Amino acid sequence: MLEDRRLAVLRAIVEDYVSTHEPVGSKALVERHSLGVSPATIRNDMAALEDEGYIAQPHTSAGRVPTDLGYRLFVDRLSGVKPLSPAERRAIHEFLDSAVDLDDVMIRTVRLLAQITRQVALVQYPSLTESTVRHIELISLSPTRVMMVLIANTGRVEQRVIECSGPVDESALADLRARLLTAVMGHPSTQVDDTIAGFTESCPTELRPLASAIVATLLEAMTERIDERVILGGTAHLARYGEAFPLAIQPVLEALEEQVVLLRLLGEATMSTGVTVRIGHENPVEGLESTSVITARYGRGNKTVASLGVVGPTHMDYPGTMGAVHAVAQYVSRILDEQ
Amino acid sequence: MLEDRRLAVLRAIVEDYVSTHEPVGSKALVERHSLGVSPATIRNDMAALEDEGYIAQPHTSAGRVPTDLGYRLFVDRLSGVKPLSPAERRAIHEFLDSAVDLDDVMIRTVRLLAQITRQVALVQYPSLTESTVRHIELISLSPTRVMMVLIANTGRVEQRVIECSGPVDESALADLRARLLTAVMGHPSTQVDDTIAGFTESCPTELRPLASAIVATLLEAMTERIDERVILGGTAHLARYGEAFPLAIQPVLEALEEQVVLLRLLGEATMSTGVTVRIGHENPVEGLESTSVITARYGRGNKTVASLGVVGPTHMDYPGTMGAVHAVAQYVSRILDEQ
DNA sequence: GACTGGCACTCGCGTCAGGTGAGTGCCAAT
DNA sequence: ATTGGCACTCACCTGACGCGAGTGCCAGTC
Repeated sequence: MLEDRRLAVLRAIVEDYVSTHEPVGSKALVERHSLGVSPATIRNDMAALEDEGYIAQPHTSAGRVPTDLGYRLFVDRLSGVKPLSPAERRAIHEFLDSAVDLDDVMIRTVRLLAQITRQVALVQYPSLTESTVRHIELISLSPTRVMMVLIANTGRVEQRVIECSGPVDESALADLRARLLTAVMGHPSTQVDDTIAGFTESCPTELRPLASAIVATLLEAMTERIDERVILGGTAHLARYGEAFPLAIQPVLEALEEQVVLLRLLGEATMSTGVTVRIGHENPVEGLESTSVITARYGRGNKTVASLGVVGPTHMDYPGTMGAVHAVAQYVSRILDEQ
Repeated sequence: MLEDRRLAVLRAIVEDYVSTHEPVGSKALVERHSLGVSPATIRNDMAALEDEGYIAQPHTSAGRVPTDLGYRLFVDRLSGVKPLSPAERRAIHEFLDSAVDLDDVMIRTVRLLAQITRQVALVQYPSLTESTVRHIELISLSPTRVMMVLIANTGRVEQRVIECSGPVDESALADLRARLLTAVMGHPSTQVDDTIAGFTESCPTELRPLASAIVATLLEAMTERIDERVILGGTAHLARYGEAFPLAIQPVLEALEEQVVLLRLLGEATMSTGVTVRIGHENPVEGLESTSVITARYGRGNKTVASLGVVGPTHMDYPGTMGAVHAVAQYVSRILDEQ
C-alpha cells in the first residue's frame, strides 16, 4: 500500500517531468494527478524516494527530478510499451513499402524512426556475417585487375578490387567463378571460412595464384567487414534540447559520428526479445552520459540480423519511444522477409 | 590611395573578426595592424564602408562586423587561396591513399575535409550520368526475380531487382547479359538512352518481355538516379558556434539532412575552375542564410564528376578553407584517376 | 583637402540589492 | 500514517547604477 503509492508518485514525477521538462513539486503533483493525499504526505514519500536514489533536486528549494535509477525503475516496473496509433502504423507501412532496394529501406527506416520519435535514429545494415551468400561475381576490369562483387541474401552488396600478379583471361575467370559459386553459394557467411578451406588446392595449377588471391579477398570481406555500417538521421532533434538543457550537444554529435560508437550502442543490446533500454550512465559510451538509447533487433525470419534504435535525452517519453522502435523493427523485419 | 586604405581596413576588419569573433573597433584596428594612421581616420573610412554596405554595427556603441557583401569583396579582391602546409598535404596524401574502395574514398574524404577545415564537410559521390558503364551483371535470385548490378568506371555500383512476369532460365539470362554488354559497355551513361534504343527489338521474340523490363530498369537507374548521394561529416563542429552565436544550429542541421538541399548546395556551383564560395544569403537554401558554402569540383581526368565542399559560419577563415577544399578536391581527383 | 586630437554621447554589459514565490523539512496534532 | 502549519532556503526577476568601449562630429594642423 505504502510502497504502491510511492511508486505511483515516482511514476507521476517521471511523467510530469517528461512532459514539462521542469522539476516537479509536491503541490503540482497532487493537483495534476488524483493521488488522494495531501502535499505533505507526498513530500514524505519524495524524501524516501530521494533517499533511495530514485529522484534528486537540482537546488535545495526546487522540485524533484528523476535520476537515471528512477527512470530505470519506471521503465522496468511502471510503464508498458505504448502501441502506436493505427494512423502511425499505416504511415510506417506505406512509407516502408515503397522502398526499392536495401539502401532505400535503410534510409527510409532511419528517417521514419527519427520522425515519429522526434529523436536521433540509428539503423544498422543487415550484418554480412549473419547472412548467406547469394551470388559472387568476378568482373575483369583490366588485364590484371578483377572486381569481385559479393551479394548477400539480405540484398547487401560488397565490392572489392583484386590486383593480380599476371594477366587473367576471361575463360579462367569464368571457370573460377563457377567453382567459387558451387563452393560458397547459399552458405551462411559465418561458415565460408570452412567451406572454402582447400578451395585453392582444388583448382588446376595455373589458376591457383589468382584463386588464392580471390579467396584471401573474400575472407577479408567476410570477416574484416564485421565493420558493419550504421546510418543515422534526425540529428536536428538534438538541437531542440540544446538551448533549454545542459545536455551539451557537441560531445553527443561527436560520439554519433564514430561508427565504432554507433556499433557499440546498437551491438551491446541484450539478446532478450523486445526492446532494450539503456539509460544515462548505463551507456557504455563517453559523451552520452545524459542520453538514453532505446534499441530493438530486427531480422529475417526468426534470425536476428541487426539492430536499430534511437538516442535521446534521458527525460524522454519511454513508453511511446519504445513502442515506436518496436513497431519499426517489426516492419523492417517483415520487409526483409518479403524480399 | 584612399581607396586602397579603405580596402585595407575592410581586410583588417574581416581578419580580426574572423579570429576574435567580436565586433572590431577603430582603436583595436590600428593597434593590431600597422595602418600608419590614427583611429579617427579609420573611423571615417569605416563610416564610408558602412555607407557602401560592406560592414555594419550590431549596436550603436559597438565595433563593426563585416556584412555578407563585405565578405564577398574580401573573397573576390582581398584574399588569395592559402596553400596548405606540407604537413597537411602529406596527411591528406597518406590518409586518402590507404582507401580500399570507392565508399572508403568518400568516407575518408569527408572526414578529412571536416577535420582540416574544422567545419561541416560535404562530399558528393561521383555522378553516374557523367561516367561510363563498365559492367552490367544479371543475377537470378529466384525463378521470377532478377537482380541487375550496374558498375560504373568510377567504381560506383547500383543494384536493382526486377520482377519478371514469368520464370526466366539461366541461358536466357546469359544471352541477354551478353547482348546488353555489347550494347552499352564503355558508353557514357548519358548516351545510354540512345545506344539502347531498339535493343528490345533486336532480341529474339521470347526474350523481349524480360529485355524490355531490364531496359526500363536500366534507364530508370541511369536517369532517375541523378538523385546522387551526398555524405556529410563533422556536424559536431556546428555545435562549437552554437553557444556563442545566434547561428541557430537546428535549421542548419535540418537543412543538412535533406539530400536535395545538399545537392543544391553542391550542384549549383559555377562551372568556373577552382573554388566556388557562396556567402550567407547568397545561398539558395532556406535556413542557411548565416552560413557560407565553399565548394570545388573534382573529377576523373579533366572531366568534372562531382563536387565537394564545406559549410560553415559566414565568419570563417576563407583563404584557409578555400585552400583546403581545393587541395582535397585535387587529391580526390588524383585518386580516382589512378583507379 | 586629408588627417588628427579632443570631446560629448550612446548603449551594451556586468554587478548588486531587494523582492517574490515555489518548494522544502520539520513538528505537533489528529 | 496522515495532515496542516510554519519557518526557511534559494533561484529568479527586476531595476538601478557605473563602467568602458566605441562612435560621430568638429575644430585645428600640415
